Amino acid sequence: MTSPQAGPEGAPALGASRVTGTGRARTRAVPQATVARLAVYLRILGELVERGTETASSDELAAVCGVNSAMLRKDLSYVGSHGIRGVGYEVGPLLRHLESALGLTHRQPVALVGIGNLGHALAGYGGFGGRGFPVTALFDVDPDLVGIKINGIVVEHARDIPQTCRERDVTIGMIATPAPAAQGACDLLVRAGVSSILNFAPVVLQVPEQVEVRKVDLAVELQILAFHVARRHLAGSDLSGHDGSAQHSLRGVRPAPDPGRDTVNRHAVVTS
Amino acid sequence: MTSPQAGPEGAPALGASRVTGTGRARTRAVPQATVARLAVYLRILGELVERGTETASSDELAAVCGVNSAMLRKDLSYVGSHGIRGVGYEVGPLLRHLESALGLTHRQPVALVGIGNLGHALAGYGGFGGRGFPVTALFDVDPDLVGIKINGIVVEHARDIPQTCRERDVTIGMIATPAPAAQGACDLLVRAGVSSILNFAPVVLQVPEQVEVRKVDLAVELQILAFHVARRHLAGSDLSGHDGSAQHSLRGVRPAPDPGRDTVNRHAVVTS
DNA sequence: ACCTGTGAAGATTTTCACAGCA
DNA sequence: TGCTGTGAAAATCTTCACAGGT
Repeated sequence: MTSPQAGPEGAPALGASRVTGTGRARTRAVPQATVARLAVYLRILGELVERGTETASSDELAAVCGVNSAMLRKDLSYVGSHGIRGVGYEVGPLLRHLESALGLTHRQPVALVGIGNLGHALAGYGGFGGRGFPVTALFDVDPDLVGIKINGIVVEHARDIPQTCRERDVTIGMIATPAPAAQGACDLLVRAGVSSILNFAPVVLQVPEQVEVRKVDLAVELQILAFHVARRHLAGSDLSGHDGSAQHSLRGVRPAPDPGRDTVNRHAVVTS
Repeated sequence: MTSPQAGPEGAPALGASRVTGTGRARTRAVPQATVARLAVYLRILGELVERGTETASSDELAAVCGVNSAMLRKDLSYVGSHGIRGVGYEVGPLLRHLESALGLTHRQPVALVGIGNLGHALAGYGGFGGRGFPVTALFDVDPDLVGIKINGIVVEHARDIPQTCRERDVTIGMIATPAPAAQGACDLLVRAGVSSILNFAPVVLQVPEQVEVRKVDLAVELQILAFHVARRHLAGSDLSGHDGSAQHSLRGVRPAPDPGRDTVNRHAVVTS
């Protein structure tokens, strides 16, 4: 599985449409792989807007996003065609169109359970709010943590998850607890009515089917990479010192290398 | 894309085999999606071993891993069949077999570039070493960070990446820098001979084709979940309070709910 | 009787390649 | 002439369903 760049994958469908596969189909099916890529296109478009770029062809966008241009066009076609033949796409309008297609028109309050090592980093990262996902509630069970403030948010006891999440209209939950506590945290979030969960704990969560869970497992990512390392060893040593990327253009944005093989996962937002 | 549980995806092939898709095929192709799932099976098997479980059928394992039993059997068949008809799989031997199939027989020293918010959390997380991925080198460009120690490892200046990584036989690099610095960090890692990179920065990295990059982009994950939330809204309100998971068995390990739709990404290892 | 290993069928996803509009 | 939008072909990945051991 390699698309833009390997990572997690899968995703639901959009608008009144449905995602290919699960559930009864109705309007139009948007492949899950497509939804994941649309999120990537969205970010790239945002960067282009900041750069002042007004239009871009599918070839240019695809190069920057690391995908095949035909795939990018097909992906965009699932949410309606807005390109101009012979010209390309208008960056700004396309950006807004994708935002509404992906349901990013409203802010989605996020709750974070587990304020340990990673949880602290996630809570302290300011990038979520800027992207429409304000971290609105923090939970843990450690008495030393309950009560402290991080970025202005008070850490509450996990037992208050149901009530607090409902009060603050939390729609997305993130679990960064130790593995043994993850299912319990998940159950509480579900009871709070949260239907989308991003799970960082190395556990396969049990949830009712209407709940969507996405998992980020760093150990698994490393193992996949380790497999790659092992495979290269068997293949024979490499040759060059490296750097074979051909500078491309589009106002300084470097194009992506080979499209990929995997299907969905993408980049990270928690930077330094 | 939903398999065990949605997340990033894609992965290379194993042993003398190759991954479906990219490259010239030789021995046998192991689907990238399969490699990602094998890593999950591996973790679950480890848990079962700790529990003292000696054998498990594909149905039991599949339930715990959140996949279809036929898929689990087929996945295992790609690395050689070691099950016992009428009985199931011997947990211990299968675990060891998968470890060698995934190339996890050696430790893979990891280098981390970017000791900011997330980087600190990753550097402080002790779970990597236990899983065979000791964080062996830390880098940043901030004078206030260079020189400090985290878990016994001294943070070095990023300019030393090539030399230090070679000295310590780093095979995997993790990038947790701010987006603008990611490509530079990547170039240095590549120059150091690192062929596998886990990228947390929201950028599509440009790398020579022999380098494998996996991306973890939290913003994209949240957007995918947001899409799910939006879709549910259009569909109609939910009904129950929740918790529809049917307790299953296999010594306390709860089975997984509906298999998924996405294809690759998986769980996280950085817990509280 | 139970459970694995798999060919074959079915679903999805990706890539081709080209008609058609600007 | 350039580039989008897409039907159709190709490639992948999943699920079926059953032959074959134990």
